Amino acid sequence: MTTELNPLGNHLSYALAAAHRAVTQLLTVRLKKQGIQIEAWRIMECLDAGTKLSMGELAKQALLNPPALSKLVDRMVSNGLVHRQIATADQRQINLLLTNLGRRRMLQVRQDVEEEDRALAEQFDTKDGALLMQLLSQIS
Amino acid sequence: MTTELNPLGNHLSYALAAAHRAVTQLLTVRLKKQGIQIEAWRIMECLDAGTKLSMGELAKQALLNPPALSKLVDRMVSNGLVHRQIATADQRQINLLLTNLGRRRMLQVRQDVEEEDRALAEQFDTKDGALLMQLLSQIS
DNA sequence: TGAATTTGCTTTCCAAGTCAACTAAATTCA
DNA sequence: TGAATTTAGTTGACTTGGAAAGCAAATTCA
Repeated sequence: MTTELNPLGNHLSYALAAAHRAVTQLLTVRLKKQGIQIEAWRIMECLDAGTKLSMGELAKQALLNPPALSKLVDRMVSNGLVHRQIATADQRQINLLLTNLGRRRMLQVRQDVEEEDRALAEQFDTKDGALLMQLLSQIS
Repeated sequence: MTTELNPLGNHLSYALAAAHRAVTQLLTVRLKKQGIQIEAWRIMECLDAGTKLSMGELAKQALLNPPALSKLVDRMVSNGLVHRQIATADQRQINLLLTNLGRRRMLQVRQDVEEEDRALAEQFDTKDGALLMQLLSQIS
């Protein structure tokens, strides 16, 4: 017998939202102590990976809509974490680059994120973390 | 060999955010045609379930912070979907009630959400949808 | 009892996000 | 070529969300 208190409990989309909210809240609190936003960290990780990314590509990878990315990048520029560079091939495109400060900050923040991710993975039996990840990445 | 293009791909928290974003976007588009917000639908489902809920309980179930709930409820009241009722036992508490219009609108929206949820479940092999849900609800 | 504290919800102020319009560069094709 | 279209990114007006303060009812306990 299933005693379902919350009428939303049957919806996969709700379970996803609830899990996302829980994880995001924890991570947000932790990164706030570093004075940084989750999305800003994502951007910095993407930039650190090497391949030059346009704003459009970056928006997809960092899970932001273009206007939100533009504005967040404005803030990051004024905090000295990144700077814009006009792409040579296509003058409309922007290549975003990490500053030295940005790289240092990213490495600090990465510690926190990985610790949080480890704590999250510990909520699962051995193989289940990987399984969850695999299932999640099947979506859309 | 794993060719990982996106440096964030190893993080469970990122996989969760990406999946959540994809699902939310689809659902948002669909509900926007009905002129309603996902959170408003959640609230209405909770209210329809019978047990009288305080704003605090509702906030938890609908995955909203109290101020966000207060404001959304303001809008829903002015759209005639719900109304506030001061609880008799504790005069500080609010019991939110669905109006008839609210109930009708909820039933319409429910169709859409369930259709969307069905489409989502179809992205998985038979048992995997339930498995994913089970894993997600283990979180926090 | 009644002062002090806690609890439930809302409000205020500000930061951040969305949609749609805009600018400018690149591409298409007549 | 050059006018028309498409693409990349940003901006502006508006809406929404969050943190912290505020208000009022309930509870605690001296």
